Amino acid sequence: MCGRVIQSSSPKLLGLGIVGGLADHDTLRSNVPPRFNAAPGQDLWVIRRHPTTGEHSLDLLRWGLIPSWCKDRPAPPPINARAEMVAARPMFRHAYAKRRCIVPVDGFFEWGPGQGARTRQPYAVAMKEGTPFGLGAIWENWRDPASGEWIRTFAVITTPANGLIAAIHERMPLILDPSDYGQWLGDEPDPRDLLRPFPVEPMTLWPVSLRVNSVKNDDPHLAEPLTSGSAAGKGPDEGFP
DNA sequence: CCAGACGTTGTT
DNA sequence: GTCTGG
DNA sequence: CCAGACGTTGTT
DNA sequence: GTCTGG
Repeated sequence: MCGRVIQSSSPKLLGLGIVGGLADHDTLRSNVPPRFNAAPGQDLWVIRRHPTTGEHSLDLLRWGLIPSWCKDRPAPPPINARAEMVAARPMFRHAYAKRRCIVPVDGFFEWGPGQGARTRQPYAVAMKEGTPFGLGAIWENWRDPASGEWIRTFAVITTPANGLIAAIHERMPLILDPSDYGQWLGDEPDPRDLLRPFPVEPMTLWPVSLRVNSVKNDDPHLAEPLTSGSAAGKGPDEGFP
């Protein structure tokens, strides 16, 4: 599954590096700090395509999907939607048909078994080259009856784990091939060809400190292995550029 | 018909 | 155990 | 996803 | 909104 992500690159790189043709509006310059350990319930950068103009936009949406028909805020809202079911479930299918989006990330975290019987060990997952990549997601617009405020939310689609991640976990987020970004954001109502695990070869994974367990500790050290050369001397990071 | 759920994950 | 907050 | 709280009363 | 269970 996917319950924590890294968005440490600049919004401009996250947007333009992932998909071209972004609308050059204020969100690209807004002063949002990098996120090294972003959690559900928080506002993250999401790329969407305007249905009529075709312009791409990069905006902050809240992680945790609230369907528009919800009377009250669900607790907790779904943060993931299974690729095998997203086109069929009443809760997801309209968003899947009409409101697909991309979450641009530098990496994400998965938890595997730890040393103790009931312990878990976090791992960071990223591209070997350290480049940002895009997660397939769906989004919704919801009006909070308490405040009258419109809230935009999203959920990350999950697939079975590929060979790399299967060693620690059964599921992984849907990672889109860059050549498929256009189709994913486009008008094709059911791009189910894209709902498959990403190939192992460009990816890498390494155990990280338990510091990652605390979302308050959203510190740059967690991203150091993503920067070329900085993994030296970090022990289990051997093999990472 | 109305009422109530609508999701995923991990763990036991 | 279960819910909330990040 | 994990971490941390989980409560009431009366008084300012 | 739409589906399921009673």
